[in-house]
Amino acid sequence: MGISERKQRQLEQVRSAILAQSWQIVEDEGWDALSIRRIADAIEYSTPVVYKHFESKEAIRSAFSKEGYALLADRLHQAKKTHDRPTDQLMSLSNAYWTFAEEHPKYYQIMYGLGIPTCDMVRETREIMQVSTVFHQTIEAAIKESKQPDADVHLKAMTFWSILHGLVAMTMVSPGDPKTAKLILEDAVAGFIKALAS
Amino acid sequence: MGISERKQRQLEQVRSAILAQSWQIVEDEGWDALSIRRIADAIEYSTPVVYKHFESKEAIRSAFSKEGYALLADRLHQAKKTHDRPTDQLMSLSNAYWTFAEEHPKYYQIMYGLGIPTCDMVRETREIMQVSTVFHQTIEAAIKESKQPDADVHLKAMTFWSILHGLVAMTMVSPGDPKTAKLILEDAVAGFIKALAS
DNA sequence: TTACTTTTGCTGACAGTGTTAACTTTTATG
DNA sequence: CATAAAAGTTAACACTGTCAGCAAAAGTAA
Repeated sequence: MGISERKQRQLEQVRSAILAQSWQIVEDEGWDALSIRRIADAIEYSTPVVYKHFESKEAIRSAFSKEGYALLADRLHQAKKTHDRPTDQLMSLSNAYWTFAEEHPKYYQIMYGLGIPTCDMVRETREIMQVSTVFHQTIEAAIKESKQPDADVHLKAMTFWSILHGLVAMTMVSPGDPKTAKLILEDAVAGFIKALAS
Repeated sequence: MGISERKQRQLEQVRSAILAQSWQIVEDEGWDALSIRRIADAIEYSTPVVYKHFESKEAIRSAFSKEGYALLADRLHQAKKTHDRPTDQLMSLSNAYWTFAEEHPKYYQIMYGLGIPTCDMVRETREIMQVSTVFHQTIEAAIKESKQPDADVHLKAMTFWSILHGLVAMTMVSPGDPKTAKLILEDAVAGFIKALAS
């Protein structure tokens, strides 16, 4: 009796309208400009309708955070494919990471925005894991090929990730020349890879 | 006619009361809990009085950011003194940096909080520079003693800073075991120093 | 078709927020 | 003491997240 299917579809439509309009607001005016009332205005519904789909504003932010991690994971996977040697893959990963942050700063901002209650991040864990796994696997392979195969994978993976994030975050709070920023990134990653391989 | 001096003193008193009470609120309940009305309540004045001393809420945040950078710079200077060899100093600096972030997370959060309009940071530049300078000078000395004295100081200093910040930020958004976090830091910094010295 | 039920959506409110204009009280000076 | 200046207050504007309660529409059963 396809009637409830249609309802389901309409619900989905509203939900994705919320996300679409929210994203427009964020891209145009930044995260601070995003409010439930503005979303409601944009989708031409009243405010409580938004709460039918997202239990809070934080839930909307969380949804975008998940989206961001998924997108980043995808970019990383693609970047990894372009090379076979693990050390080259690491270089490629760092490039993709940087490019992602540069192209989607709004995503990066919620993904790593400080002040997020850590418990709320549980729902995003799946997507974060996808990113984490790419790093772990590549690092693991790199370690196996290196001259010190007993190095701690988790430790090295976190170090790698931290270096990447550190640079992205630094250039976001005090943006200088993007080219020098990328130079710094390459320098840091090269140093890391060298320390890993030798 | 010490009368205007007394007034000046009273003004200063209110100003520091604002800062003191604000800090209490932040330490107790986090940055989100800080509002002009709550500050006014705490200092037992009406809200516009707060605006006599700070032109906006952002100005109060900025003041704490400056304080944070000044405190960090102090800690870094003290840490540097404990060693003579530049490479040892770098290790000491990274330790001090980490300890600062661990002991004063509320400071670190405004200092590096994302989403801050970059123009508002101009007023904090002096204090940021003090931190930046410690890094630059130590790195410069380390480079001079190294086997590649033509390395770019600015680039290496930024790399160093980014590594430190990356790790602090990562453990703040997804806090794991602090001990492993510190291990990661030491691993990363050791790698950096090695790459620099060799 | 009518009566009933469920879903859907809206209005309006509560308790907050940053910020400021206009007013009152206090204080210092001629 | 009157007057001018400084200090401090109230009350408002335009917002915010969130939700209880009500009206309207849609689906179901007789």
